[in-house]
Parts: sequence; C-alpha cells; structure tokens
Amino acid sequence: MREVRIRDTMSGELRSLDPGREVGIYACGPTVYSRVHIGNARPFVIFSLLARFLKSEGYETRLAINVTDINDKIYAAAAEAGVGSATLAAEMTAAYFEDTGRLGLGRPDAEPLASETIDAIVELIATLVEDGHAYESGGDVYFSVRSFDGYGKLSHRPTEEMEQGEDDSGSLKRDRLDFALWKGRKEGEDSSWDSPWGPGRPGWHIECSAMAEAELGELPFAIHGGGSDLVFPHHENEIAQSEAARGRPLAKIWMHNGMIETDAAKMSKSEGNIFQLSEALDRFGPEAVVSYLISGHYRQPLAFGAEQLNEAVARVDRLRNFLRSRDDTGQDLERADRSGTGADGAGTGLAATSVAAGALSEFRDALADDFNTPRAMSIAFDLVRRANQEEVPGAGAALAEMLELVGLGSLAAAGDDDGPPAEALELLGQREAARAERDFARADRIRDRLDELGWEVRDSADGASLVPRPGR
RNA sequence: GGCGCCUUGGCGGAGUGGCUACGCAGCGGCCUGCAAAGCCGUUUACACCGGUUCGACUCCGGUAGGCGCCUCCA
Repeated sequence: MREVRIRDTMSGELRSLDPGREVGIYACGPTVYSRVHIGNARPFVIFSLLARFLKSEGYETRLAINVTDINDKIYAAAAEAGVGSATLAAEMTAAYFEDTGRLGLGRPDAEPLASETIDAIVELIATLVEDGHAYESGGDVYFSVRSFDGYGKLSHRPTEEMEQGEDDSGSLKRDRLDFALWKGRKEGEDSSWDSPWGPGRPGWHIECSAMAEAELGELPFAIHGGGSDLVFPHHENEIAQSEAARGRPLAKIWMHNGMIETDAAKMSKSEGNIFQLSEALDRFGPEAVVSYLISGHYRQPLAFGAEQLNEAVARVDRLRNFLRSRDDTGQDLERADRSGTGADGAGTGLAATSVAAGALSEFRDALADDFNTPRAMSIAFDLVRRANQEEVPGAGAALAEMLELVGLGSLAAAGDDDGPPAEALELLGQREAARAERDFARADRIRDRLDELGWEVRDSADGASLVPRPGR
C-alpha cells in the first residue's frame, strides 16, 4: 500500500490519505437538465479512476457521485420543453447513466438522487433551524452565513466581499450573504415535498451535504471533490451547512478538477461551446475519450478540440498495436517475468524482469503523487518504446495492468473480440500465395480488398496477420 | 475591483535547482517487394526584465498576456 497524497484546495497542501480508515469519496455529479458534455465527464472519470487506484492499493474505498435532479434549471428546461420536471429529470438521469456507462469504467459505489434523499435533507435543515444557524422566512428557509465562523475558508475570500445571488427575492433574506436551504413551492413549479415549513423543495447546496453523510457515514470523510467551478459558492455552502449542523469538518481533503476549455474558454452550457459526451464517444470511441481526459493533470485546465481527440485516438492505437504484438498480456506480471527469465541463458532474465516490474511501480508512484495521470502515461509509453526496441519480459503484462488502472484495460483485451472472418483469412492466404510468386500487383489488390472489409495487413517475420483497421 | 491559477518546442502536456518527460504532427533515415506496424535521428522549449546562486526553465521580485471563481455551471 502506497502513501497516496492529494492536493487539498482548502490548505493548498498535499495531504496523505489515512491508510487505516475507509476512504470515503464524494464527488459532485451533474444537475440533470440536459445531456452531459465532455466537461461533466472529467470529474466522473477522475474520481472513478482514483477510487479504482485506491482500491488496487488496498485502501478500503467507497465512492459516491450524486445526481442533482431537483433544481431551478430543471424546472425551467422542463417548462420550455413542455414536459413535467420529474419526467425531464428522469430522462436526463437515464441519459447520464447511459453516456457515462459507455466510458467503460463501471459505476460508482453509490449514486444517490436528491429526490430520494428528501427526508435526510429535511432533517438536516431542521437541525440547523433548531441550532440557530437557519431561519424560516415566508415558506423558505435560509442559512444564516454570519452564524458560521469559518465561512470563506475554502474559497479564501472575505465574507464582506460576497453576495449570494442565487435567490434574488432578496427581501426574504435577513442578510444578503444568506442562501436558501429550502424553497417554498412557487407558481409554475410542478413538484414539491412536504416539510415543517410547508411544501417546497431543497435549495441547491443542501442535497449534497445530506447525501454525502447518508452515503459515507460519520464526518469527516476523506475526500470531497468536484469541478473547480464549484468551490464557490457550492462547496463553501456545503461546508457551512454540514459543519454548523454536525460540529465536525465535512471532508478532510477538498479535491477539484480543472475545466475543459475550448479556445481558451471554459466549456459550459451557458457559454454554448459544449461538446456532448455521447457525441465524443460516437466519434472517437471510449478509450480515446478516457485517454484524452487523463492526458492532463486533473487539476489543470485541459484544452479541447478535434485535434486533441484525434491525438488521443493515435495514442490509443499505439498502445493497442503494442499489446497485439505481445502474448503475455493475459498473464500476471510475476508469471510473465518468470517465463522470461532464462529465455536465453541465465543472468539476463533478472535484470530484464525488473524493467517491467519497475515501470509498473513507477506508474503507481505517479498516481500516488496527486494522481498524476500524464506522468503515469509517460512511463507507460516509455515501456512500450523500450519493449519495441528490445525484449522486455513481462512488458505486455505490466502495460495491461497499468492500463487497467486508468480505465483502458479494454485495449489489452482486444484478443477477446471476434477474429477475422473466414473470408478475410482466405484472402490473406491468397495474398501470401501471390507474394510467394512475387505477383505483387495481385497481392496489393487483395490487400486493398481486405482494407475495404476493414482489415489491415501487417507483415512480420512470423508471417502476415490481420488487425481491425483503425476507425472501422 | 477581490481571491486563486496559468504562460514549456508546430500542437497537446508533465516535470526538475545542474542530467532525453511523454504523446501527436512534420522532416530525414532504417526495416519492407511496396506499405502498415516498429526503430533511429531531427528543427539548441521553457513569456519578458531584474535578483539570489558556482549554476535557474525550476527559487524571489516586477512587467506583459491569459484563464477560473466572485451569477447557474463539472
């Protein structure tokens, strides 16, 4: 088990995970008022892979990524579309599950919905009201920001400078800093839940506080994450609510991913410069999308464009080509190492063994160091180049294990898909015959025919073979 | 205006006080019947100006430019 360190937004420092305790991770998922875009996929991928890595290191890990399915935007979008808000939310939630599912990373351990956490939300608000941290006003309930000393400690901004603009009905608030915990039902809203303050619905921030403790248990849990655009006010407000109510910190580490940018501007629905996840998956495939999303450090902004996705496709092809050339990808590394030992005389095996194992170890070290996926991938590519230069026992097994850790394990499983059909194999045999007769014109015609069928011919010292043509 | 972050070779993108990141693209070569795959080489990368240092792309200060949040946003 490695020591895993993560940069904490609140302190700005690297913080180590406690190996003795369960690592609870809560990451803010999307508000489901439209189909998710590439930017929404980034935290899903980062936190899914982080949880996967931690589990592989032996940390007992539980990842919760919520769905916010009650929100002003949902009411607005539903009204515009002429459908019920619950219907729209359910549709978009299903689409979110489908789109992120296609990434091939599995599901988080928990994916709570705000609409299914109402009881816990009401209980949490009631506690805040009882303790004097919140007050009812005209059917709404507001959090009293000045009742909480630590306000602003996450986003590092002085309270005097801020304003909560989310609710512009202003008059109901005692202080402009206050924000809504509960919103009384308003004209035109087609859903509401009962509460001690009358029918209404949760405000934007409270659902995360409630879902996080419901899923991860006693506070503080290890990591709270999400996009950097949530630092203020969303996460600041979560901290205020949870810590005021429970008297304990909400999370030990605050971990934020940078924004995806197009033309150096953040991709966002309001900017209109979005690229939907489903379209990216359609055009470039899940491996390329994942490869793209881990190509930069999670904390930094990441440039987006067709060129970047095409590069990701090329990277993935390189890895796949390499794995196809290996016959040890299905083995575990130790066995692959042993089989390499003594392949050509004693002595050389041991040193060679340490190359693959060493690379895997360095790969894991990079992930343990603030989840540095680009550095990890550079180690993977180093191994690929080296093993293409010379015999490196266990390289295929080591690379397969690396890729599995970052959600690209399917590249090593390529052998599982259907091989070339009989027709293609027949053509390949004909081409070999033509080449033997040095009738290269005919051989090339057959190669073109195979290309049309979607198969690429690769000649090697061991004879010709077929691989699926890229982009097929 | 406030808070925070950033500026690396054609592009994307890591990192370090002194040693080739890595990937993609281009060019040249090797291999190949020709390709593909792969390998090698390649255009002296670190915004600018000062400072600290034996030595800075890496630390400090300033200048210029950019981004994020401060309103819904992953």
